[in-house]
Parts: sequence; structure tokens; C-alpha cells
Amino acid sequence: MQAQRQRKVEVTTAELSRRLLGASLRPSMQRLAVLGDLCHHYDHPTVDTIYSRLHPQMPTLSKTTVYNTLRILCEAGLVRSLNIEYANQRFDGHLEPHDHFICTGCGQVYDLPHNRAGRLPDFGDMGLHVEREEISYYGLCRECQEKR
Amino acid sequence: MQAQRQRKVEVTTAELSRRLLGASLRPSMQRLAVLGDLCHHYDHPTVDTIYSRLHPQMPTLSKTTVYNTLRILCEAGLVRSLNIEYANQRFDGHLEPHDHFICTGCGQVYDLPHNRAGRLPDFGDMGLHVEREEISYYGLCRECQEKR
DNA sequence: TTGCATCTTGTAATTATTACAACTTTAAAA
DNA sequence: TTTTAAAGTTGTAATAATTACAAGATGCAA
Repeated sequence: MQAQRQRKVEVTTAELSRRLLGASLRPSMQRLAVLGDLCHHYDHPTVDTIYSRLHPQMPTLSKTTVYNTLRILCEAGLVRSLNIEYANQRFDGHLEPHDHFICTGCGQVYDLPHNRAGRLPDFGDMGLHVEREEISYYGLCRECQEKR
Repeated sequence: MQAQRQRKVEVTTAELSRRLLGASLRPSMQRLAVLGDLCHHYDHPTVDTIYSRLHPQMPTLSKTTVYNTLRILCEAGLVRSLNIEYANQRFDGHLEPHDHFICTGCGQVYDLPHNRAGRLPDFGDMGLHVEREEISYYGLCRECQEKR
């Protein structure tokens, strides 16, 4: 959530490790690092951003590992991937239900409180089984509004 | 909308031309072809799909032109671009408000009736100016449910 | 018709992503 | 303990998506 960006919630390594084990994933250094990065930032980073942040501390880290790890974490439900316009794939380590605002000026992504009734809609009559919902708003952030 | 996929709404070249002119865009063959393709199909095609469908009839058409044209049409609001997981960028020429269901098994995109109160929410207190909303549901279509 | 702006084309460059094979680490069995 | 097998990581190479750019074509307006 927006507010948490300030709060700086620290997630301990023990907690990250517990989450990985809970998903039957071995808590390797690389996985702890990637999951930790996503839990400690609220900027919905790209693969490249994550790699660039971790690489200085872990010079042997491979970008392929970041790709692999993100795929595995997504499949395990520990991370969600975000598909937004004007950018390549991004990731979010914060799993509480929330929506996103994407600034079409600068590309920045903001978290929003989840704006929706509790349950997912039912499209069973169309043969569709809904598992997940993604709501995104597009517009201009304050800075970009002022620029125009 | 789902139902229209059967109805096969035919949009005349005159109407496509009118739309382009209305957006101050010269109604070239290429633009008419790309916009027409999007208006006559309900499959949310990729750049490559559009190019492959048009190329046999217009052998000189360049893929760069398809990219350029789609960008221009999106900027003009005549087409919307769609960002869904498990796939590269897709496009939709049907502008009536509607949502999407994306099958995580086969990647097919289905149109859904717009499931939302009339107005866009207001995030003015956060400094955000919302212009557009995108709601996507993820899950399995009938065929993919049966396969599992 | 001439000239200019717009549009289209094709190639080349860039960027994102995936494939794959070799190497390393871990955990559990012998 | 060693051994072994599975899981995980790495780097390179390949592929795919997208953008940059310069040259050529088209259409409109003077």
C-alpha cells in the first residue's frame, strides 16, 4: 500500500526463508536476495532493476538466475507479476490485495487500496473459471500533471 | 463483447476513413487495413498476427508500418493496447468499455461485459489523475479446465 | 508542377527473454 | 563420513520483440 512505502516494513531473512520453505523451495542465497529485494521495495521493479540492485553485493549473480527465480516465485505465489503498458514485465512482492496506478507520463507505478467487493465475479455460465483479478488505472501523477 | 464475436459487425471503409479523419490522420491504405483488421476480429491480435493476416493481400506492407500504425492509432484513441501476462503486447479495436478474461492455460483472451460502476474512482487526494481503467481476470477457459 | 510535409519501407541495432549445457551445491542414502 | 542424485546456478548462445533511422514514395497545397 502507498502508506507502507514510508513505513519501511523490514522482513527478516528468517521470515523470507520460512516463506520459501513453505512453498517447498530451498532458501538459497539467490532466492532470499530476490524475494528480499521485492519485499523491501515498493517500486515494482523490472528484471533488470532487481539484477542491478543485487549484483554489486553478489557479483556472481547471473541474470538468468533472476529470471528463473522470478518465474519460480511467481509460480509459487510468493510474488506476482504485473503487466503494464509502456514497460516490460514488472514484479511485486506485496501480496495483500491491491490495485495499481500507472503514470502514463513517467511510467511509475503506485499502489492503491483494493477497490472492489470481496469476491471475484462468476463467469461460470461462459465456461470461464476466474482465479485472479487485476485492476489497473492509467493517468498522470502529480509531477507529470504539473509538467503539462 | 462476447456476443458480437458471432454477430460479425462489418465496418465499412468509409466509416474507418471517417474515424481516421476525425483523429486528423490521413486514411492511407495501410492505416485502413490495420484499423479494419482490428475492427473485424475479436481475437486481440499481436503485432505479428496482424502483420501475417494483412501481408498476403498487401505484399509490400512492412512490419515497421504495423508497429508505427498501431502506436499512432493508440495515441489517437482509435485502438487500445492490452497488457496481459503470458504474452506480448496485444491490441483491441473495440472501444466500448469492457473487461478481459485471459486463460492462463492457452493464452486466449475473451471479452467480458464491463463489470463496474459508471464512473472512475477519484484518487485526487493522492495527486493522481485517473483517465482510464483496465480490469483483467485470469483463470482457465472451459477447454483448459477439461484438460486438467 | 513544384515543393514540402507526411507516410511507408527495409535494414540495422537494441533490448527482452528463453534454451541449454556445464558446473556447483545441498540433502539424504549407504 | 563418503557417495550419489537431485536441485540450483551460471554463462553463453539463440531467439523474439521492439525501436532507430535513413531513404524513398505519396499526397496535398501553393
